[in-house]
Amino acid sequence: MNYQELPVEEIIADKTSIPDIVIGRLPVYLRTLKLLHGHGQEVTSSQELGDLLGISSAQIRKDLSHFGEFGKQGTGYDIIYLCRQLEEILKVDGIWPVVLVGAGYLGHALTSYNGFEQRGFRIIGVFDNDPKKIGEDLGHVIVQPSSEIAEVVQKYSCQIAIIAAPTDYAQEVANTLIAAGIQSILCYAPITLTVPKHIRVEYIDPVIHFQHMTFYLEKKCLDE
Amino acid sequence: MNYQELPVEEIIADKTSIPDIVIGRLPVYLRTLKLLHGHGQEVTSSQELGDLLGISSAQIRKDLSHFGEFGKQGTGYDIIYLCRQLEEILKVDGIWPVVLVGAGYLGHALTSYNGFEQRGFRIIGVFDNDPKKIGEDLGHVIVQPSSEIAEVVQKYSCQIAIIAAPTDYAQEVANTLIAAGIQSILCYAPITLTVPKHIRVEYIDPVIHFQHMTFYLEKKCLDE
DNA sequence: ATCGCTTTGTGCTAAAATCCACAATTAAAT
DNA sequence: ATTTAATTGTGGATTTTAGCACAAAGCGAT
Repeated sequence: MNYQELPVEEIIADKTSIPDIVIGRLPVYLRTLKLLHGHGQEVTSSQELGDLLGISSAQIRKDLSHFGEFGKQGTGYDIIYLCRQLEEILKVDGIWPVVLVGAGYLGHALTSYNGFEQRGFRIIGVFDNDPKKIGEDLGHVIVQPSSEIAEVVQKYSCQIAIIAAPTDYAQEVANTLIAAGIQSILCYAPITLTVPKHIRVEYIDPVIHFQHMTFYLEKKCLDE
Repeated sequence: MNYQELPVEEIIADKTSIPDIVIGRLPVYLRTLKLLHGHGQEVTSSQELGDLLGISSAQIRKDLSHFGEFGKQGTGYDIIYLCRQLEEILKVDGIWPVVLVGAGYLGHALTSYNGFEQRGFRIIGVFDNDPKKIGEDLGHVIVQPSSEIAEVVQKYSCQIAIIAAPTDYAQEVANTLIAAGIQSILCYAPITLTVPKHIRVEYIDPVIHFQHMTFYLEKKCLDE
């Protein structure tokens, strides 16, 4: 087999052979490269990228080496070329449909955010169970009842969902999404979901970050 | 020195001797313990906790062992007692004041979120530069101009800030916050901030999670 | 009192992640 | 053409993290 002629996704023989922690850094590299590109810069180095990100240049080079040789000795990396390669590796050279469950303040914020599309994602459906919210127009989508999740997920072959529902409903929502065919969930509810092991769940909970920070702070609270 | 008589924070001889990754898991343990407590459960085990979180029981025991012996052989852990201990270790047994910069959709969602207080945090000031937003009443706080950040931070001895401002202003906002005395920043802008090394920054960017997920998905995008 | 089951805390082993350091290569300057 | 400086990709050492497995201890049943 001639690897040179295959697209990046075919070169990666075995996804599981690449550490997940490496995959997790690639989006950060991509984000930073796009920022540099936006500033008009055309070339960068592992050293510069590392300085910007607070990590070692060796780590960046080794991470990239899992996927190919993208740089040029003495010069560094062509930003546009490396962006394209990373986008292909991460499969974000297209637009992925995403469904969102929960049309509260957070759901509104997510729906209004206009930074998704340029990075590969579009919210194509918003669902809620509250009759007061159903029918509400959020710009380019209208809130639908949760009972229609399966239909929309299947219509768009959607694999990604966001849970922005109250904690008490999060597990139930996850079950519904998984039954509908969703493969990956980004969960904003402060709870660890129980899911089959082929389903990937990532979590966003600001309080987890705060509580991590306070360990290192000198204690000075209110109320005491 | 008799360690038995000292509060937890004094027992931890050297914060840097405990891996940061361990500290990062404690808030997740705490969150889960509180969930079990909410269900009326009084005792749990490292096994049960590990199953709920998808990690090994040994890891949980070893993590906790950095701080003391909180369990009882044959029985497990008293949930209330372990919660208290974790809260003390993480210093979230009081309320920390937090300032928020950015009163857009995200800022509104954060301000309206009522899950902060019971986990140790309170947004005591919201700032924005947009004259249209200044003066807006967000329930228990009113949007103030960014020029007042320093005054409020100092008045409350506030050490924690959230940046929910547009990407283009995030670095500038961070500089202002740090100059005002902020020690830890939770940044929602999709950018890596440049800060002095004694300042801790954590990031929340949903797209980073999405792009991490898509690596493992079968590619089926819109538009193609 | 003893047995059988459970669970902790931990010494040690294994695995994973990070980092050093250098040959090879490129580009620019002289 | 040669020198100098920069930068990559990577073998291998080092450091960090996770996991195994077991003695010690607690509890409940008989």
